[in-house]
Amino acid sequence: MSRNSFGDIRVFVEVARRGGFRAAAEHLQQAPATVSEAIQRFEDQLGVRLFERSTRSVALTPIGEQFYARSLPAVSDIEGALSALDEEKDEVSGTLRLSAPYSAGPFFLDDLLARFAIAYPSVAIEVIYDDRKVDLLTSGIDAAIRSQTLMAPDTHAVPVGPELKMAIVAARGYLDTRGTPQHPHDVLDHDTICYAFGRGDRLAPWGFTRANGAFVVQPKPRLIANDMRSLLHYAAQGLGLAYVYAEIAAPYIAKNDLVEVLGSHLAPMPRYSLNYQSKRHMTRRLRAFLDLVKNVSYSSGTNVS
Amino acid sequence: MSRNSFGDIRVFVEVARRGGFRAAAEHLQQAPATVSEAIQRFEDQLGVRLFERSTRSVALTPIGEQFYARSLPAVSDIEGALSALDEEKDEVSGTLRLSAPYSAGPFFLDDLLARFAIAYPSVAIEVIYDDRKVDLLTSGIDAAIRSQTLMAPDTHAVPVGPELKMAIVAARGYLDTRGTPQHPHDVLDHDTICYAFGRGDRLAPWGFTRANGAFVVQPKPRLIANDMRSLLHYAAQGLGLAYVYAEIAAPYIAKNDLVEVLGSHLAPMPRYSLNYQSKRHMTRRLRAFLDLVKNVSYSSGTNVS
DNA sequence: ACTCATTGTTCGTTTTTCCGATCACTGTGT
DNA sequence: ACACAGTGATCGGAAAAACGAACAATGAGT
Repeated sequence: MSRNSFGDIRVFVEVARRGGFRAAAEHLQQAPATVSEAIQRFEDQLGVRLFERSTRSVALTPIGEQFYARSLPAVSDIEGALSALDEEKDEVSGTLRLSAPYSAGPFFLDDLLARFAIAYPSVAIEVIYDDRKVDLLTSGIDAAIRSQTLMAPDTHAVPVGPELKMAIVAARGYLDTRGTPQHPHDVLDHDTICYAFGRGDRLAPWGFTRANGAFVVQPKPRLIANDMRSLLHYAAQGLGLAYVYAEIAAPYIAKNDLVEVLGSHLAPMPRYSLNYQSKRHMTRRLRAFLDLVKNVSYSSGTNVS
Repeated sequence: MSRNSFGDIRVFVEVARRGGFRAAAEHLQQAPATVSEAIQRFEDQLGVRLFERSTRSVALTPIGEQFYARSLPAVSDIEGALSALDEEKDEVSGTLRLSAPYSAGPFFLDDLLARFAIAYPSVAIEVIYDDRKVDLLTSGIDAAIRSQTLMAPDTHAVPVGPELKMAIVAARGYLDTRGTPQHPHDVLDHDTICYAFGRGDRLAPWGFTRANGAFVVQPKPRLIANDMRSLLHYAAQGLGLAYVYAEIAAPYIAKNDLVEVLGSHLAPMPRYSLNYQSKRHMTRRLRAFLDLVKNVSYSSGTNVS
């Protein structure tokens, strides 16, 4: 296929539709010479005459008639798709206002909002990082991300953010020396390697589950880092227990470089809730964001560094 | 709309379909840089991001998903139309062999065959000008144009060539001097202005009709020309009776520059018959020619010069 | 018959697109 | 942790397309 068959087909259809080169050129906002030359190149490349023409008129050949009949609906559909795109683009604009906990940003929300911003260049985004309760009715906030679903009138929630399994791992040598923890609180008696958010001012708590619910334990760490691969490295060197994403620990475990402990006691990282009011007339930007949230797939092994 | 939106849509659909720029480029037989730059220009022009991409992967944005869903069927249809065109072009080939009377060529057949040749560049055309009876079964002729329908087994006929009304006209002054002819044979007693085919070696007979059929009269002309407008000019100068197409005489009659005589006696120019055998497996080229013949409209005021 | 407005076409110049080579980045495999 | 294969992007030069101006031809109107 030549450089621009699709463009040529559009020109062809317009000439056939309007019965002349100059009328088509006007509609296409091109020079008449451009249309004439484009059709000539197209016919040469196809090895077929689509139009017969004299110095004052133009008509489709029989084969041109057939091609026109097949092309016109498709060209019309593409024109419709372009119009719909234009309408969609124009209507998704304004400012999207979100409230979210501090931890959500580096965890997944920054990436999510970057994707939304790319997809909808006409939308401005405001994120207020705040852990307090928010009243969606009066606050001017479009949606609030929290660890829990908000219980408020007309408020709906959808899960947002990745779901991650966690693991506690240690080197075999370390366990031989210090013993294997049997219960969650045992970790307090061990050297621990913890993940630190940002510049180390906030530590990730270790989440566990038991019959009557979930709870967290916050060990005093021997080592911290804001990159889970570093945590794995330290653990493999026998420096303690590390609380990390199960997915990135898996290769080490498979190689017996690390051993998982307390596996059945660990709670998966809970997904956040995106809480919003289900108004009759929801803004296009909020609806677009909800669509993105519902359909997004988080890349496996999300990097929270 | 930009210079090449349709071409860009085709590129866009291919990238989405194949999940990457390089794979799409390979299919489109373009350079990866070409695809990358085309998508960037397209997104800039639309004011919309269709893809999000990192240095190693690419995915549709939500708005890109919608646009893709709408565009893909249309792009597929256009690809199908192009394929069908290619097949049609390739299958209409070989040699079309016609037999026709001498008079048909300059009258309409030359123009008709020129249009067919333009529409189907891969078909060779052989015309044998011959007035004799032809046997379509044994002669190797695809179709025979004759004044009459051939009565032969499995032979069909369709009308071909324009249908034209004729008129005999003269200046009022001429008629005042020489009298108005009352019967067709009276024209033999008049100065006549006749149409000559080609270089004047063949004259057009004057056709009449009466109760028991049609007949022709061939006057000895005082003036001849191979352009009917010349014939009209001479008649208007009072030089005799002219036998011409009614359509081009009409303006002169309307202005009383010329007067029509023997109007009710004139036979319309009969349409020719295109005779062909209705075989089970008709060649594509013959079928294409029949399609052209059936659908062609002859330009009004056909110039037989 | 003649004039004129309008058509499609041509061609030299300008503008835009395509491409090869290279780069920066990333995910996979070891 | 590191090397490497493969990705999308960049950029200067080459190639192709678009255009303005002018031309030849034609049909309508007088």
